[in-house]
Amino acid sequence: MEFINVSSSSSRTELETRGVRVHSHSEAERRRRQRINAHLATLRSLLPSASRLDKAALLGEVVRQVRELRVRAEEVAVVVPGEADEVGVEEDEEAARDETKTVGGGQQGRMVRAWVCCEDRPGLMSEVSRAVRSVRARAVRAEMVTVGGRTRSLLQLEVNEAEAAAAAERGEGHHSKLQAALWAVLLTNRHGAVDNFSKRERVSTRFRSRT
Amino acid sequence: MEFINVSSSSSRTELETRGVRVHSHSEAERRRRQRINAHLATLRSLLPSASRLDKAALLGEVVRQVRELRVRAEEVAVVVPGEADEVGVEEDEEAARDETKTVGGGQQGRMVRAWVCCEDRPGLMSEVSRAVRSVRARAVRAEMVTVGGRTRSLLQLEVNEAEAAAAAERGEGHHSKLQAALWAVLLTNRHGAVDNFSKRERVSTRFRSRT
DNA sequence: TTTGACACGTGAAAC
DNA sequence: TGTTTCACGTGTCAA
Repeated sequence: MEFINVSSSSSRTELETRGVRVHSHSEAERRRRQRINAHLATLRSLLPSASRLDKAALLGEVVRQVRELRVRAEEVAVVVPGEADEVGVEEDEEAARDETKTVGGGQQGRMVRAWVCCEDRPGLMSEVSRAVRSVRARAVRAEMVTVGGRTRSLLQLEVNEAEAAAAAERGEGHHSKLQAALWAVLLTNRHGAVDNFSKRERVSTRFRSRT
Repeated sequence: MEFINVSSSSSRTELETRGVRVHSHSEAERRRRQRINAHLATLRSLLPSASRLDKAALLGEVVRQVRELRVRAEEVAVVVPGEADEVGVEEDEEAARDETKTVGGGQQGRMVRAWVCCEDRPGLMSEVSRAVRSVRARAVRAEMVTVGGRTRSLLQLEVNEAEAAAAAERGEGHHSKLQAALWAVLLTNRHGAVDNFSKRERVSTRFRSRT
């Protein structure tokens, strides 16, 4: 099937110039299309499940996968120790409510959630434990994750109400003392026993890649 | 710019019929386009970084994200305890090689990698430890991950060479005895202290969603 | 035959 | 301005 260009409204007088321009235009569009399709092909190869699928269906599958991977990675980021050293302290309203509800009064003190993320080392937990005791807090629950030499510890603490009030009167925040104590743990012996742990790190990497 | 169809090879005689066909065709194509573009828009909204981007560039970004999330999820799947109970034992050639290389002989026994994935419970590790000792093995290294009440333990063990040989003579595999002992740990007290742990699981979920 | 998917060239609009 | 991106209608091939 052929077409004849009948349009006479062209403001361009020289036919050759126009011919070149049109050619360039169509070619540019062609390049654009092939860029898009290249990425589409990459996605096809990336999703083994969605090979030999409609272009639209492929994109739908991509959407599905991105959503799924996104939530999974999000859950993980929360739970797995990261590369950066980190200390956090915040009140745990929900746990405090549960506690007061089950027992009846506010006598047990405020509930606090604290976490530490750093390089693992022998004795780390006892140091953290000492830091907790140093602010007259008691660990109600603890959760630890250690991966490849990095540790994240999550502590649910009950702090002495009187102690917290006294700290508040002295102008200190409820949590700043605990936070400082935990930072002190992190900054202590940061380069201690490095040899042991560099070796452990290697082994751990092996584990990860082969299991 | 307009076109006149000069081709006379059309087998269609009735112009009206052809007209509706053409119209239906273009409309179908339009629907197809809008299906694709809808998914593209979804991807745009899904990737906050790639808003207001070229269509091709958007797809490029999608490819990048999928690759990144894919490897992250893969790493995670290896390391985070899954929902299914699991026991594994296999020889660790690399560790064995390192060990023999650093010390010089094969006198330390074979290196074995064992792992257990199950519901966490008090005393679990000592039971695992007892299982390890029951096959005359010694834990050289251990890595634990506990998330939301599920635990995965990874043990690098040194098994007594003589013991392994004796087991082999009795027709037992090197690892089957250890594997059985670990399964026994998993199957013991499976429903013990459930109340404590259902509560713990709830708290853990809270942690995960709010930290 | 019809229906759907794809690539193409083009006009228009966005800088 | 011209370069680039997008939507559109169309031809074509395949089921």
